[in-house]
Amino acid sequence: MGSKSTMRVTHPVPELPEVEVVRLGLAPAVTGATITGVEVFDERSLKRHRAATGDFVELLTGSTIEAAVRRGKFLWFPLSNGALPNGALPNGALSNELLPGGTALVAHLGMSGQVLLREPNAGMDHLLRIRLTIEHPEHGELALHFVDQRIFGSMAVDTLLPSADGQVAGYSGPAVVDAPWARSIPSQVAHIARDPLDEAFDDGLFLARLARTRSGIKRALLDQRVISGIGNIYADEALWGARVHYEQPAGDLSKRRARLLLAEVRTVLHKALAEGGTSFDAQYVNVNGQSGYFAHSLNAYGRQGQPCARCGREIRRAAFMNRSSHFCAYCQRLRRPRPAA
DNA sequence: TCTTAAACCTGAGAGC
DNA sequence: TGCTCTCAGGTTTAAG
Repeated sequence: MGSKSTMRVTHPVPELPEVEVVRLGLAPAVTGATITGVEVFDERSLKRHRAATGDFVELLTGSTIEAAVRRGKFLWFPLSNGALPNGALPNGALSNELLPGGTALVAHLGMSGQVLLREPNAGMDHLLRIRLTIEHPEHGELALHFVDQRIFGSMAVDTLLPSADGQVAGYSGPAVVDAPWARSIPSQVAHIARDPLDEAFDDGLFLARLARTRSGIKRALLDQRVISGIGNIYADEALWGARVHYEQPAGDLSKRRARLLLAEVRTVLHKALAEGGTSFDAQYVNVNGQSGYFAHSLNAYGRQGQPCARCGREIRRAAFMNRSSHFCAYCQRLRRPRPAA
């Protein structure tokens, strides 16, 4: 079994850099486009869509996409001028534009989701779950294919709420921060913390949250209510970079080391973003079906049995939260907290 | 309130 | 060749 697991090709999941690459690829093609057709091939990909909001297909058909927005690993597309089920909205309004916060198409890629831009008459992609046909004023007709092997991802139409801090809710590019939807967030994303690349991310708030957390630091990094956008790969990479053991109680980290770790998180995410995300195979690709290159830059994740790039000792893999942690047992040692002065 | 574990889910690779 | 087993992990929910 051990040899089996080390021989196996791992499948990276979409984390912040991969989702941002998808958002960047989609934004020019979908912004200003009208949804002319919606086909749902697997209802399980609508598991986050609440029936009370209305019928998924009817809510989307005829709507115009205002932008592509991201917070952490969540993507959403604010909508206007929606065609409404039976011509009515819950509050009796005549269009989505008249709803207080409006609505948005929310997408989460889960572990294996992809959003692919296709020609309108392209054939069915393998594992295609949802297909949107859009009409863009400049680019003409296009198709968005939501492909997902394990169906941990989903799409949903959700209502927009004002962001809790009144700031711009997510990243949608530098030029559209004053749009009506900019300070609104889908209700199902509202509990997700800002990601560390977000200008409104509050370092002090994050460090204070870590200081009062008793659980291990990796568990805290993976908790999207504490900091969003980090998954198993980049948690392992940032912890390796900061020389912190994954089970180190978060509250035991010194302020200095916690700041170092946050800086390392940002470094890893920026670098991965610059390299187009992490791909080992076709499980993660951009909207054109192309792979990223960050897998070549990994220092810990997936490198069990190989020498640590820093000290030369063997990278280890350990079971952690129904997944794996990859670390250098020499560089990343569990540290006892300093006794209180 | 905080922490932890379980459930969801399925294609693909390895072993026989 | 074909069957069986194992593996990957983000999010939500329930339980402690």
